[in-house]
Amino acid sequence: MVDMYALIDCNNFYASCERAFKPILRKQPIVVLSNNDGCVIARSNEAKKYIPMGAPAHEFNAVFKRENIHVFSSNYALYGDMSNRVMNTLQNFSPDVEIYSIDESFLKFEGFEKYFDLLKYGKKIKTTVTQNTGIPVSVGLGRTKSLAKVANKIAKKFAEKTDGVHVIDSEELRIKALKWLPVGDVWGIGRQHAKRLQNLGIKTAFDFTMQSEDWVKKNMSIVGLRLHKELRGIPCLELEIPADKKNIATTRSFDRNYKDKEIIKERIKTFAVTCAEKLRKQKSFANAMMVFIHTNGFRKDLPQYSRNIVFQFPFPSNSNIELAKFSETAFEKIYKEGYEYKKAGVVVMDFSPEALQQVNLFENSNPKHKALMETVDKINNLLGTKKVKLASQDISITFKMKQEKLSPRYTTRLADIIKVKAI
DNA sequence: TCTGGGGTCCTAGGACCC
DNA sequence: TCTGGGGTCCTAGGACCC
Repeated sequence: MVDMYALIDCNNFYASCERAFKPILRKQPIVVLSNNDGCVIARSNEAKKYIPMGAPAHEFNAVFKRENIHVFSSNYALYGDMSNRVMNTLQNFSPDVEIYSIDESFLKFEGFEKYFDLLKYGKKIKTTVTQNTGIPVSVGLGRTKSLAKVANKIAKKFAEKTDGVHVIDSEELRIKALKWLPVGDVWGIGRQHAKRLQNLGIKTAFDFTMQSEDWVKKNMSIVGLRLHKELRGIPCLELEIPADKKNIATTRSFDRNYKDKEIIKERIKTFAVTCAEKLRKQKSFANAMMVFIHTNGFRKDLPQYSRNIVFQFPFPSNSNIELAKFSETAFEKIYKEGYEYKKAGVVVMDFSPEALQQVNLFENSNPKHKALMETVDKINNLLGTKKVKLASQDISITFKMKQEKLSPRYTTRLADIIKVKAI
């Protein structure tokens, strides 16, 4: 009995989310922009030939206009909710599901081939997800996660022929697939390795599998070796159980450059508060924090400055108040007058679970904060936005992201729900 | 004027200890 | 002229992912 893995991947996910509630956009070119409407992070198939991935939006305004491309600011409330709907649907097709990213899941099938035609089963998954959510998906199946990834690429690339579903279930199909796939497109082979491999004449995934294990181990570490085996049909990667995060970051580019120390300090403290909220969500306490600020690296005409600082807390904490205070202290140490800052961030790390908090003889997280933070979280959850802030998070300074093309939060905000009229 | 954000794992090398 | 050997822990940096 062999296990099979499936990779289900939403097609052009963010663009498809926007389209799901505006059917008029079907077949129309769509792009979705990053925070601050900075660059393109998702494109519908129709837009791909005009707009490269990561294109700076401001350089492509003329193209958007000329080609009638519909442009959206990113709407993560919508995408997150649509993702949940897709993933919930997938739970019905296997007891073993790994949510791999916002738009991808692995499913494991143990002994299914005895009872199911896997190609038919894959098609059933595809049509059910689309029916339930309006999101089109591609499905790839193989004996390992890496081969499922390869199959998925084929399903997507040759959608007309495969109908969006491809199964690699024989040696013949495996070799055919790997001979087709450029080595740089293999899951786990990035730009650096791809360049080196190509220089050595290793052009396809198949060429890669023909290298000796020793060579691969030596040049690409154990990670490369696992991949090498996986592509030959030997499973090395299991479905992963969701674990608590080990780092939590909140970082942003600003809508423009900022010189004023107080403004940047307020941003940093707000990032620290967001980190504290994320920490409480997974019931962790942080023991250390990294704070960084830097100027705009694209502006070669301006003086550049970039610095970060990592420091240990005197006691573990996930309190808004304490983390804001720590971040301020750190910021004071790295801020330098006279530069124009464009980006900053806070990363918390070195977590301990709430239950295991040690009692420090001298300094501890203020126990009163626990109840206070629970109340803050409750109110903010209820109201949907960050209504309760620290006094130092100056509400008079309005930091709006540039989001000129934001779609409604169709699924997560009552006021934005689509109204269906009975005729 | 305008160029994203958030993660993980692995390795090498230094510090430190016995 | 010689200057052990091994283990562990930590960190920085590199590579990758979406």
